[in-house]
Amino acid sequence: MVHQEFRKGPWTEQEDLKLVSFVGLFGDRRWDFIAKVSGLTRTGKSCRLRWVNYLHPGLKHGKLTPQEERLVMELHSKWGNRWSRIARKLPGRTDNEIKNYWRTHMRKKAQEEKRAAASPTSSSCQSSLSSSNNNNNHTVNSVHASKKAGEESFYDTGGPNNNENASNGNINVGEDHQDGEEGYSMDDIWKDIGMLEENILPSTSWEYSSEPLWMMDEEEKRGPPWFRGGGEVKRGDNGGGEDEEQKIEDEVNRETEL
DNA sequence: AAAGTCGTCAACCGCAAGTTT
DNA sequence: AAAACTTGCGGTTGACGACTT
Repeated sequence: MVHQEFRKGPWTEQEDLKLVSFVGLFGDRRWDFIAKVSGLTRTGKSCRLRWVNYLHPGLKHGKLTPQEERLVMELHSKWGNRWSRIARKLPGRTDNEIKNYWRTHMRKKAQEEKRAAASPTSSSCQSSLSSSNNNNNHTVNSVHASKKAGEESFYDTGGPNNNENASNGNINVGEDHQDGEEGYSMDDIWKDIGMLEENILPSTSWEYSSEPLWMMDEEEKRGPPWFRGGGEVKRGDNGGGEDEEQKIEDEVNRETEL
């Protein structure tokens, strides 16, 4: 009955940390539950997305390599906009990433074609394959590539660490960001998590699938995913009654305070 | 130096599918 | 068999930095 207000917009480092540690605890399923017990005022959906697209270990960040680009072309011509399917064939890449890439790519291509049509002197027989070459040039040379793929920008979700160059401070959606906290790299985060896990992870070995997401093809065949990782939590039954949930929550609260 | 435009990426939304009860 | 719930997918949007004029 209590209508909870959910936060939207860019994630802060603190939220990321929290999410990562709770996924470490409970696995990368049951997102509503995780959202709830973690105290994140985010929807489960939002948590899942953040995890899948950004926090999952093994994700590659940065520009697609020429090989990957070619593969995307190929697979897209085969499967169309089945982004998640395509993504599974590209280790470390997410559907969102590929989707974004494709969109950019297509827009660029459309513009080029428009231009080509406008100026008939240029040959218009650019196949999609040859345009992939174009595109390689574009992406490889892209100034953005060096910047975005750079380690320091790896974490630039608009969080506090970017406040400096964000001339207008309105990115700062989070009221709870650490003031004066310097940019937190993912390395730092994972280090922290590692320490956290060493201390608080119960032996229940909840595994967030440290296997990359693109392994899901195989996982899918293995039956209901929430049986993976040794936990015997069933969907819809959050691992026990509310008592247990409360217990877990309490415990977690205690641990994360450390 | 300032303003405008472009490119990229993260995140949200709505819907569909799968699973459990 | 059906309702309820969770997860996953694809489309879309908004914000921000880089580049251009």
